[in-house]
Amino acid sequence: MSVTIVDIAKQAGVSPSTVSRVISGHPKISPATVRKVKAIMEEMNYHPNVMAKSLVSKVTNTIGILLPRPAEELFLNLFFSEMIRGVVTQAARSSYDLLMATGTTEREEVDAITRLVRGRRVDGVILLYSRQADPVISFLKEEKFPFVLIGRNDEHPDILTVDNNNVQAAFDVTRHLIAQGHTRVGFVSGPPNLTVSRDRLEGYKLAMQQEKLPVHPEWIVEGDFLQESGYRAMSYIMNLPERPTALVVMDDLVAFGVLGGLTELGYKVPQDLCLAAFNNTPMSELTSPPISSVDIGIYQLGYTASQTLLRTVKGETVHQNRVLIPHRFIPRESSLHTIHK
Amino acid sequence: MSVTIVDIAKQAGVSPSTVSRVISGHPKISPATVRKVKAIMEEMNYHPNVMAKSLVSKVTNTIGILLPRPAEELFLNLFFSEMIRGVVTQAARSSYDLLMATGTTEREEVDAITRLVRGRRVDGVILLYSRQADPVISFLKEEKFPFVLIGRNDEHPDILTVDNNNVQAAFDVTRHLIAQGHTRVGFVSGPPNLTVSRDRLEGYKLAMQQEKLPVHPEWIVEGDFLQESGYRAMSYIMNLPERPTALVVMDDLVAFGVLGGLTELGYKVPQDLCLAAFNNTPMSELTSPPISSVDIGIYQLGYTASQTLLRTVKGETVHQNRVLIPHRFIPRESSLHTIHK
DNA sequence: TCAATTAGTACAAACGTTTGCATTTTCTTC
DNA sequence: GAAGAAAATGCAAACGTTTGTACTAATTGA
Repeated sequence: MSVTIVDIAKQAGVSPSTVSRVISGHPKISPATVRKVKAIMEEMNYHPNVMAKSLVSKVTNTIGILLPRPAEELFLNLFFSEMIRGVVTQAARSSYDLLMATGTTEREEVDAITRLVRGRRVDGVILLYSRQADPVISFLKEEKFPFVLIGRNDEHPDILTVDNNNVQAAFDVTRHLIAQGHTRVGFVSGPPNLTVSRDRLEGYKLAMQQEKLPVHPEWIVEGDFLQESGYRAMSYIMNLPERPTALVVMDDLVAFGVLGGLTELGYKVPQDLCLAAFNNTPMSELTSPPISSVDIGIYQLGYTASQTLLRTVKGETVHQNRVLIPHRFIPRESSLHTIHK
Repeated sequence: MSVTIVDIAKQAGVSPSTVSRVISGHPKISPATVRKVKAIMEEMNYHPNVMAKSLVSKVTNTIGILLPRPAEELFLNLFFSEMIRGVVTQAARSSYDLLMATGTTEREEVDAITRLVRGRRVDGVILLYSRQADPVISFLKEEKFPFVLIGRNDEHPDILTVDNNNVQAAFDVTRHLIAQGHTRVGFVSGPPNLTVSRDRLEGYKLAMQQEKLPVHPEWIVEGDFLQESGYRAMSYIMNLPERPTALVVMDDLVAFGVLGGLTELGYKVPQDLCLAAFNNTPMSELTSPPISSVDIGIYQLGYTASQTLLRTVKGETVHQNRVLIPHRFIPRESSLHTIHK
């Protein structure tokens, strides 16, 4: 059926091993043989069987990527597509393929990764975001399997990570609002088990403290990465007796939810409430008003993670195990409103 | 290093073949043996080597998915993430993994697919959208390799497809606008080599003709699936001496571009121009005004495609080779404005 | 001219499974 | 209790590569 290396060998009148060496560019095969074998491969339309190759060489030329767990939902956020795009692009550049793993529960996630790793299906793994107490990380570390985490995990300071300085980013955003005269600034956080949520919350608090502004616990609301949570946060915030005049929001899509709710209730942004968010997904400039957001270089995060992973997989030693991708705050209309005392 | 089937066999005092049969649930292995072997597998933390397994069984439990070519851009449209989500979810349900292939040129695309297919890396392939004269389709057909096309291709009426009735959908949208008194309806199309573009254009024309309305060629503008093209289309349309009062747009994101441009120029939607689009991506209800759109069941398309593919891969004969996913027009504010003569 | 190198190639084992067939063990039945 | 059938398991080949080692032929140096 399928043409194999021995078919080529027979046709060319050489041994299979010679053909194999031609393919892998072995130095001491005579130019004449190389030419002949290559011609025949071309002619017979030969393509190596990847499985057989991997079986003996222990290399798969594939990297695994663990999709966000509640795949049902987070996928709706452009954030992850953009990140995956970065990974795909870089991987393709080294002709690595990408294998997606997914699971709906933490258990299933570990199972999926286990299948990939123990089944020797991939050479390395990329984790798209960082939770505290992540069993996947523990597993990969235990197996000594190459992986890169996009994000950071305090329990494992030694692993390879690609991250932003989220504390600084949140600090910047908050200061931007304070600089316009806001003294009551609220914060819509992400799930508290995500490192990124904690970091940003910390940056926010730091900025408030530095400016000697009070941080009211009721101004801090927990959300996730979906629009609805923004809507909910909004209703809660706007019903507070002494409500904030500005809001820092963990993600654009959530800010969207806030914005939609406000518009629905007849509030004006930024006059009635200033809004600044993170991630700068393409939609943040499509709303009216456009939403101020921190560009964290999502694509870059994915791209760099893939690059770092491939380097370690290929045995190059990576000198710094924690790469930081720079962020940049992009002010837009949603946060441009000066408060006068 | 890695524990193999023979390690298990030794430990259990049986032959490797018995272990293999335990794994695959062979009927005539004694319950006692099954129990013992399973216990030892558990204890020794055994996971089968997927490569070795695939090499002999010729089955990979993996399906390939060809990402949209100008991956750089189309990925920015939530459309594809949503579709992939459908595919992933269904595939995971049958514990199939997903391998992503991509290429920046048509040539690279064919190469990528060839690698997957000839290298026996996947059991089947899903193509996310349909172009005319697609060499990938020709290749897969020639190889008699299982694949499912999301969309339709007139040159290959016999292949497995999952599609919408796009002619009907465009017909519905156009009629919706006409019903509100519009007589000058324009159309922002997609790339003309995509079947979906042609179908929708046809449906639009059909509706116009049925209502005895003129179809002015200058009211038909070509775009792609990105926001910018909407912006461009808008500038062109609004500068026409006799411009349309309503616009049917191939995709939400493009309609976004139109909307943004209009707002920028001080036009009001729907008063100055009515807008209706396709695909009903989550963002269509986030704009102001929200955009009327046809829900084509993107997730369903992906899910069903995966399901269909897995059926054929497993040898079940699929009785209908062309599955249609129902669509539903969702009117929103952007198209709700009645014209009085 | 002959030994010593070197260049080029072939042999065969290995990778970790699956599976058709042979073999052994256990169970029926008379 | 023996013969035959049925159930359970083992043997060995095969899948398509890679790679260490051995071999042959050509080249070199004295």
